[in-house]
Amino acid sequence: MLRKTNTRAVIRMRDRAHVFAALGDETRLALVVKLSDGRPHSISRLTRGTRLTRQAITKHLRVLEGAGMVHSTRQGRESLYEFNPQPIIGLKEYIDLVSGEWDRALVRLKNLVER
Amino acid sequence: MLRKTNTRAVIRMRDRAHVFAALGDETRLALVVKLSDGRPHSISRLTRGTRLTRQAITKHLRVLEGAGMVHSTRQGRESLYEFNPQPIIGLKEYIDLVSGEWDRALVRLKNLVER
DNA sequence: TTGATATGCAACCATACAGTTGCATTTTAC
DNA sequence: GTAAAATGCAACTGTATGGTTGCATATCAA
Repeated sequence: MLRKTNTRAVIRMRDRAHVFAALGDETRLALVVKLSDGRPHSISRLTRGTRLTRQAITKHLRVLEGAGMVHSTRQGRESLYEFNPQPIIGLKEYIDLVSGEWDRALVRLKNLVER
Repeated sequence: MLRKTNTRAVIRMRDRAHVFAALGDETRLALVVKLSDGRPHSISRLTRGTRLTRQAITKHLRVLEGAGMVHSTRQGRESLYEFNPQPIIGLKEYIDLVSGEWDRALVRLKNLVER
């Protein structure tokens, strides 16, 4: 029973690390912002405005997909990627755990510093 | 002026990617949890209970330090690492931006699914 | 002062990652 | 039916990353 809980916690940790890692890249951060309008975007559309190759963007999208943050469906000749915020929202749990009591202290500090 | 704002946003993006990337590793996630008690820990202390080398842990700590999440000071023969939650808290901003309106929808969904 | 403890530095290795290029395949629209 | 558009697959490159080992150095305590 202790073992079970432990295992589950480890698994959750691994998933979290996976999601954090997927967000650990500027290009992907930008992609997520674009996708966060909730509408499906094709690869070429997501490539436009970037100075990267379509292939590079494709790879990034697959990383995001591997972390469960987007989901793709083929529609005719194009691949549509759609945003799934659940994994990101799941990170809040960790952040809260870790920032914990510091939160309030920091707010006070912020108020103090920012005039 | 548009340029200035833009540049600042990009810089912030880079920093965020940096912090996210630093959290994109199970070992470092665990280290941050340990350090989040707010007290300084030596390297060997942080290595205890791990199956990694002290050197590996040292490297991870330096990654965290590079992202501004910890800060080290030499105290006698040991290096003490202390937690700084600010960068992590800064991530909330991005998460909120990106999860945005989904939040409420998700809460409803959660209530629906979880009995 | 001498051994144990705590750390730092450097070299090395294997693998993962970001990105590109080239070519093939499928759709669409005219 | 043919050209343009959208994608997929594979191979290749350079660099970063996670980890180890070996050795040197500093500090503490008896």
